[in-house]
Amino acid sequence: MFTVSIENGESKSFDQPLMAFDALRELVPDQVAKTFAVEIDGQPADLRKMISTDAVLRPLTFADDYGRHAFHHTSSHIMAEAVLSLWPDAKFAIGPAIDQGFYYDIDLEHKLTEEDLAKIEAQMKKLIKKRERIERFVLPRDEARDLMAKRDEIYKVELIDELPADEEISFYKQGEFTDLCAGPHLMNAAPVKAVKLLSVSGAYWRGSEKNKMLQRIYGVSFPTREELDSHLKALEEARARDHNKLGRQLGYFTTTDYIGQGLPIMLPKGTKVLQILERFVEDEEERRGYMLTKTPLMAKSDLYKISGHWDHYRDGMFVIGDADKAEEEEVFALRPMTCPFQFQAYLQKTRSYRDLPLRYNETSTLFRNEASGEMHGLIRLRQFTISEAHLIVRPDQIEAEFLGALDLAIFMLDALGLLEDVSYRFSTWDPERRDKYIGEAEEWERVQALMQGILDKSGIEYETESGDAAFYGPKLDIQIRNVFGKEDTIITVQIDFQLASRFGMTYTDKDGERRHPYIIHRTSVGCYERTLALLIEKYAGAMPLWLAPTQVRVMPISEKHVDAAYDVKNRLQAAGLRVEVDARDEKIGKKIKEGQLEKIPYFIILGEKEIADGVYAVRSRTEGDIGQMQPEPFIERLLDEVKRRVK
RNA sequence: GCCGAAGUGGCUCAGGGGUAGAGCAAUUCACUCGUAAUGAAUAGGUCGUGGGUUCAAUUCCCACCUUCGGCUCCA
Repeated sequence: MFTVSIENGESKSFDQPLMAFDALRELVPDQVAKTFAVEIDGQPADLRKMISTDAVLRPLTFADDYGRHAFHHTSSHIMAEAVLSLWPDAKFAIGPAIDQGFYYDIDLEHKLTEEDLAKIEAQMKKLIKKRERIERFVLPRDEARDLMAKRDEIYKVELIDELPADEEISFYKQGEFTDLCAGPHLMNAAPVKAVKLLSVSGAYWRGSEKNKMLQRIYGVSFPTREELDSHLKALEEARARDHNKLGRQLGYFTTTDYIGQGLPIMLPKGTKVLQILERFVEDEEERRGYMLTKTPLMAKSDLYKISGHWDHYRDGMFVIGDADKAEEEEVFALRPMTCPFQFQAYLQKTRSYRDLPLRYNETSTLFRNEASGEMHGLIRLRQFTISEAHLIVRPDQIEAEFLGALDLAIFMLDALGLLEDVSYRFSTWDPERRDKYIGEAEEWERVQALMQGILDKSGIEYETESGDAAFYGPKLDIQIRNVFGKEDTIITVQIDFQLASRFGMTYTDKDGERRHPYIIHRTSVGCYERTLALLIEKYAGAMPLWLAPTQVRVMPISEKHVDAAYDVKNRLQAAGLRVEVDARDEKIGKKIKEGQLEKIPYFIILGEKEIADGVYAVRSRTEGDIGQMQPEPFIERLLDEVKRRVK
């Protein structure tokens, strides 16, 4: 005899073990249709989980991560079943639920097209209508292997072979389709009322470019048609904010076939925003004790050999000349990072422990030879400029300086309005891939433990990602999602315990001993181009006043008012505002329409009345016509808005 | 680099084996205008580049370049 209860609700006693699902049917019959998984004593579980002792249950719905996960996972299986029924030679690799939906990687002779997606969707609908029960069963390893081998599911066999010995090997079966799968799943697919397959693309088996490329189908699914429609609408709206479209439309940047991939031409508007950002960053860093350097954009291979870039990063570098001849003759390479250059500044004289910490910053243009399929708008480039710095510190200063760098990063994100969109990732090394890193294992472990201690102290919530460290040390990466939900690093703070000794960087300690300093590599807004892209998407092109390339546009009503318009421009410009005049021979309605589309924050409409009274008719891009204002209060208002960096 | 899609005037897009079309933008003229598009006229394209097939290619085929969605990689 045991008692099963619902969190804050009914309870009931049972004397036979039963599935969580059956217990829920007894306890909350009206909710089971919307229950996709369950939490048992706080542990998320499949609805088929057997209960045989006292337990507290919480039904999980589409609103819960785990419930949604089960829902998407089942959607993925239904898609696989549909593909198998249409193309019986299909072999299945992995098909997980993801944040926004699900995908399945499939090995299939037939090349899937957009039209095929509609066909698969239609087939899925048919399969869902059957309301077939999804059965879970467990097999011993050899039987599991046989079952998949018999069906020629070579990828599943490989997966089984690599499962840990103590792992339970479970399958889920619906209709003719049986899949190796850890679950969770719905009891049947009926709740999957709305499905949309979004795209088909290539994906390497196990994510390695050495393996075969499979076809990946991405899809989304929802319990109701309405939710799907609003999701698709949101996607549509996201597309309209895409910096790569909007940024070009608004004249921030462009590209040309003649220059090459990943090499954008920043137009005056984009350049203005970059300049504002750079000045803002440099000024703030100066306030925080940084010293600006300006170092060369290229160097002989000798430098990179010391730093380790030649051995660990050469594929990512643009080498000028024949890299293979670097032993006999001078070979140059464009810099992919600034570190070794700023180290040369440090090495220029003998340093005392009293000199540390030294904080070198640089608005630093870098070159990285990204693979040709990698470039994307202003997010991934071959030439870009970052707010880079290297803090040369004593061991006793690491914590304070690391936290200082983090504080600066958070200050910048907050100023730009991006703070709420980021997450933190502690990127550690992968001890299995020693060749990717320099240095000794125990040093890595020691420094990582040190960094983890600092992170825990900092109060930020972070996730740990193994294998993402730099070749010289662990990193804190501040991640941000773009308008399509794709994650990129915006800021990074790294602890380097390797390069100082490689470069012979030392300081004389109190006791007269020469010691190697630690180096903190960090950015404060990260890459400027990427930051611009994220700002365009965040604000849908309508930059906050302090960042707007043009802050005010003066619009004379007719030709007669043009001279007065230029007088207004001069006055505002003298006050420090960025102003332009729309002197075209057009109607005011047209000037306003175009100004609004260009997302200019303020307009001054200037006609007879305003000129006679010496006032401005002010229009804001958000509030519309806000009436007449005296020049002084108007200027005050804008300068205050700039000063406070109103978002 | 790999898988897939695409490239037609400055921009957005239509067309399609027989010498290319719209809207916006540009230029000129008229209007001198009051809070999201005034009207008319003119000009502008070796249909991404290079090969091939064909009597004929912007259209079909191949290669390359560029862009987009993914994979791998990363700021």
